[in-house]
Amino acid sequence: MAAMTTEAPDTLVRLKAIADPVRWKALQFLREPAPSTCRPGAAGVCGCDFEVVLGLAQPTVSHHMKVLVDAGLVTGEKHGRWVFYHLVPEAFGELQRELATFASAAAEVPA
Amino acid sequence: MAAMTTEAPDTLVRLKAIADPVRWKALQFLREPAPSTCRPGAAGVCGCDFEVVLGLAQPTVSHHMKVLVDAGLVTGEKHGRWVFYHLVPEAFGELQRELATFASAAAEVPA
DNA sequence: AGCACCTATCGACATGGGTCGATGTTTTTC
DNA sequence: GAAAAACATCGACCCATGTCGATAGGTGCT
Repeated sequence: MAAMTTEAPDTLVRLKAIADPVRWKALQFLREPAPSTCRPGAAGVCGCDFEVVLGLAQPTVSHHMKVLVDAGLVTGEKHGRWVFYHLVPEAFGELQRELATFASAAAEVPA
Repeated sequence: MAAMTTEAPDTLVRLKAIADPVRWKALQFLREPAPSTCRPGAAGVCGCDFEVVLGLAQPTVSHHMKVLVDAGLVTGEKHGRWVFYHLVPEAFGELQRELATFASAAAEVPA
C-alpha cells in the first residue's frame, strides 16, 4: 500500500481535501502532534489518536485520513496494527506556489 | 457594505471558497482576464462575463461571486449597473503563509 | 488457538451546497 | 415615463458528502 506521491493529484482535489474543518484540524495536529495517547513515544501519529483529537467515530476518521492520503497531502505507513501518518511538505509547497500566482496577479496592471 | 476587507475571514472559509471547480475557474479568469465580451475595454471583469466563461446561469454566478467576496478573496466594485471584480492579493498571501507552515513541518526523510 | 486492539469497508441516513427559474431592485438609455 | 440590461434574492430541487453502526480484515499478545 505504498503512497503514490509521484503522481500529482489535481490542485482542486488537494484544496477540497484541506477545506474541511475536520481534516484541517487533523493537519494541524499532524503539524504539532501531542504526545500519543495510545502509544507513548511513538514515531508518528496513529489513527486512534485522531479519534480522541477529533472526537469522531473510527470509520469517520478512517474516511478523512483516506481523503488526505489520496490527495497526496499525507502519507500513511503501516507499522504492526497501527498506521502512522505524516505530512507531505512537497504537496503544500506546490499549493503554495499555486496561490502565489494569485498573490502576484494584481501587481501587474494593464498598461 | 461592499468591501469589508478589513475583517479577516477564517482560513477555512477562504479555503472552502477556493476549493470549488467553478470558483477556481473564476479565480483563474480573474488572474488572466480575456477581453470583455460585454464591455470591450472595460477596467475589470463584470458578472456577465462570468456567465459566458463559466457557462452558468446568472443567479449561479451571482452566488459564487458572493462567496468569493465574502471570503475576502475578491472585491466587487459597482460601476453603473455593472460590478467589476478584482483579486485581493493579500488574501492569497495569507493563505500562502498558512500553507508554508505545513510545507516546513518536520520532514523526516526515509533512509 | 483465542482474544483484544487498530483499521478498512459497507450501507444507510441526514445535512450542506450547487444549480436554476422566477421575481425584484437599480441604473442606463430612448 | 417606459423599456432594457445587470445584478441580487428567493424558493425549490438534487447531488455530493460527512457521519455513524455493523461488520470484516489483520496484527500482536497470552
